[in-house]
Amino acid sequence: MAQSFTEENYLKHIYKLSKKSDKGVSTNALAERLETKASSVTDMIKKLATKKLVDYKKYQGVTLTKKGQKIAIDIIRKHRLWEVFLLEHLGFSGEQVHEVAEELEHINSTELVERLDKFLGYPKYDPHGGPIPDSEGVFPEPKRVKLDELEIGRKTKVMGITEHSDTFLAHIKKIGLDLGTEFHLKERFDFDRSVEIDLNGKTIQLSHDVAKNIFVSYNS
Amino acid sequence: MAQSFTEENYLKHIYKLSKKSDKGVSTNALAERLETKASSVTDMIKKLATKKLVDYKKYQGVTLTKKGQKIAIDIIRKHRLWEVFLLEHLGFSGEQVHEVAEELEHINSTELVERLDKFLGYPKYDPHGGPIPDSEGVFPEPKRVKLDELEIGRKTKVMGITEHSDTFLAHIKKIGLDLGTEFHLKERFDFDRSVEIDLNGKTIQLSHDVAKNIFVSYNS
DNA sequence: ATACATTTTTAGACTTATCTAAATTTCATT
DNA sequence: AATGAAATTTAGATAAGTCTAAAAATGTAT
Repeated sequence: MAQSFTEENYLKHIYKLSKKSDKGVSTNALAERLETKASSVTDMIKKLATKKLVDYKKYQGVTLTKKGQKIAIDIIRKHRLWEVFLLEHLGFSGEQVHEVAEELEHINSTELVERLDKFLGYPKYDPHGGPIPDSEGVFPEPKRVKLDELEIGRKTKVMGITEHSDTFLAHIKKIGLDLGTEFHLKERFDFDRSVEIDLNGKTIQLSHDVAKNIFVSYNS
Repeated sequence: MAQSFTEENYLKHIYKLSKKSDKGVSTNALAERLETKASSVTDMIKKLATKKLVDYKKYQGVTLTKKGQKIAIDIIRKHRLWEVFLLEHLGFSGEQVHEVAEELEHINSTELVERLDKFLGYPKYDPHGGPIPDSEGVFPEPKRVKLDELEIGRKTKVMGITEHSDTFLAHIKKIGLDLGTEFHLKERFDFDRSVEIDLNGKTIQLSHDVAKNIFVSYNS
């Protein structure tokens, strides 16, 4: 049973919102996310419920069924694979990527996705650090955290950033924290949660605002 | 003014069908191509006419306006660029390509198309020999040779003749090789350099004296 | 030129996804 | 527990694209 572009978007956003709490996703939250009206959301939820893609009880919010979840994860997989392609191979930068990937994620061809995955070298994370589920819907083990949560003393590597403003990009560029850069975390100061890192022998201070927007990964 | 997926498909097929003759494209022909009903086609044509994308007079068929043609050519550009990508980079083969490209051609992002074009090395032809228009909608110049130098197997088109005697004109007229006629070159016999062509399913022999006086063009 | 067949258009209905406005349910506070 | 506010659902309407069936225009053959 094929889903429409719109249905897929609902499923994807229900999935993402449901990660934020254990309860069902509220109609209003979905409406805001999808930039539509609550009444439209109610209509669509009913439709998805008859298709057994969501569980729904009036006034109680929605949750995805196994079937619905698989579809949602599949869309996330496609989205992130396309992002890797756009950023690493087409040289896209920052903002535009997301918009284009939002469209590409709805192209339905298993063949295409599997070949793209292979072409990209079976990446496990997208350039923002988002984990890419495999074709079974299984996410890779998360051995990555944001720099503001990393254990002191760790040797680590920049895997992505969660802030894409020009000023931020300029800032980390100046510091030298490009994608893939390795460094180690020397200290964290409790009073402002700023951190001190060692990058190729240079000691650098980073504010919490910077640290919280940098994804890093570490081995074992 | 943005077009829907459906509108774009209509424009693309009007473009392709209009290449087959000088007259406007008939409602029935479009309906067959788009696997829909004639009445639906009439409805859509009216809509496209109000958007100034086609010229339409009742019972007279449709033609594209400049605006409509630009959109149609743009879709063909995208389709063929994606085909190059799918075949050359993702290792797709034959049949599946077309189906996937049919979807990808409707992704609307100038940025994406231009970057893809660059990534692919600004190809002028797709793997089937289809010419790829540039971002201005201009098709590459087809290559011209004399028929006695054409590569075996080529699909080609009569572009001119270099002999203008009455007997020669009468001869090619009888064979049916008028200006613009398309055919393909099946074989060339070394002993007398005569050639065998396929013209609308008919197999025809041409002597070297004839072949050397016919200019043909081909893509890629 | 008339009559029949084919093509095209019109009229009215259906589906999907959306909206506004009104009704209903739930929540939070007293 | 009552009540007002917020969230949610219902009812009815709209726009896009499609359909069927019937009407109108065009083309063709004698």
